[in-house]
Amino acid sequence: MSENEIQCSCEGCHLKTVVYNSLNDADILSVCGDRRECRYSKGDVIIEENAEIKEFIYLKSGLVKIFRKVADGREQILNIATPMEFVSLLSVFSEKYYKFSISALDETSVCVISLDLIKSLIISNGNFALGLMEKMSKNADKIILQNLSLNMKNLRGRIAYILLIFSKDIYKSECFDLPVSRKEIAQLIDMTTENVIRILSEFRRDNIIKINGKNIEIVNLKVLEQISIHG
Amino acid sequence: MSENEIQCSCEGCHLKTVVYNSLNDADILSVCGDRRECRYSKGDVIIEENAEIKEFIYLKSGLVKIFRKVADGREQILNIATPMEFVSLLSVFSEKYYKFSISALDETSVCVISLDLIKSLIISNGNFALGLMEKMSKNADKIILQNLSLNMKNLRGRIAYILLIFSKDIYKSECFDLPVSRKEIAQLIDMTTENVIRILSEFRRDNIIKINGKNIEIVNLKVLEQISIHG
DNA sequence: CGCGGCTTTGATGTTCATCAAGTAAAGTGG
DNA sequence: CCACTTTACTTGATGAACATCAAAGCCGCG
Repeated sequence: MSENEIQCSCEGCHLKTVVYNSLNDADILSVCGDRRECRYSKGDVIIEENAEIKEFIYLKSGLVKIFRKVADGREQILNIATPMEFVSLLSVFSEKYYKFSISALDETSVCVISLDLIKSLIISNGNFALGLMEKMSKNADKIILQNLSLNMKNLRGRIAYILLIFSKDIYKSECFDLPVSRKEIAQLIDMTTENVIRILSEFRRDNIIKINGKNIEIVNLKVLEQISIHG
Repeated sequence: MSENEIQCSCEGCHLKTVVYNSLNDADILSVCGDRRECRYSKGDVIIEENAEIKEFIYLKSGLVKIFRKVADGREQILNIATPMEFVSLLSVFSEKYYKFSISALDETSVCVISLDLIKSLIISNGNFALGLMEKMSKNADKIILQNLSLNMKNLRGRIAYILLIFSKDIYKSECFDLPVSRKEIAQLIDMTTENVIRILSEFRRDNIIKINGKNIEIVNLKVLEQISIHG
């Protein structure tokens, strides 16, 4: 777990453009004074399940997976979070300990702010509170809807769906490197590793995608979208 | 949609004991003045998908299902909400229109408060904001965890799981009347109506439960819990 | 009374997980 | 740097789990 702290000003930070818009200069200064920035490499654990929730974590850049451990060492991935997301937004205000783990899928830097400071800002600054609630609401909605959507699809539909998320939401390109292994895709969309591979191979055979190791190129977007909807 | 308004004082209301604890007398008075109480009968629609979000809704008593419509008239149920829950807590701060519908599974009464008033309370009263965020966080966590748990279970495990939720969380008794049809159970735990019935019959045959129409009695709790965990 | 929705059971076929076996890639220690 | 081990990837064969189809009884409601 390589964890290097870096000093930087909050001036150009994305944070300001998200919820921190509602903070005045004094508030920003206190956040700025309190916060640390941490960098992680692919594979590093950022948050460990069952650890005490003491801090509020914001994803500045990179990519992370949010997951939980289930029986016999297996893992269930519930979301892949992209920059500008408050990754610890799930249990953070209701629980004492994390219910999920978070680890880096890529070079990732996060901002860490003490939860007490955030709570005092919520109490003293209503607009900040409202902005944060909006974020929480969006975040939860997205995860819940994604889950519901996946549940009603067959395996081909799920693979198509997740490829489209990588393409449209995460990389905004029809050609991208998968940030996860086949096994992790399986853990994310609830199927076996073998079937992930099998169906990717099918899609390649049918000239819907090109595969080169981790690299995926979507050749026939229309068909992929059809499969995503209609299995 | 039978919707009768009733006047009542907020004095003995559950609301106070949940988040409204943090409200002072003046705030309570303004909530009290603004709010309406509505009653619904089994089957009544309380919130319609795609309707504009203008109000904040709190479930005082009864039972409701939160669901969404998918292709060819099918429905997917994402949660059954019990009293003391803010049923509109999902999209309410992030979206302009509801993404889900809510309908009564039983005689139900809800409190309706204008969203603007709630927002102004959030802004003016930090502790209220914090309390509400706690509620939102718990609510989302519960739905997400329930979904993840269901996903990894086989059909027998899912039926056992949902029976235990009815027994422990909702009715707090080992004998209860199902508030939903077999079909709705299927929509809630993602399987077919036929298999819901088949597995309930299996459980009866194995003396794990007794069935009498909608009435269920859990005879062998231990075994049901085992099935819920290990399929 | 009859119609439509809910419930139930059985038979059948499809989808998917599991098992097995092999190749490729990537990390590890001498 | 190379042998060695481990982990990721891939394909095929098999069987189990599950959805679908079909048919019939039941119940409430107009």
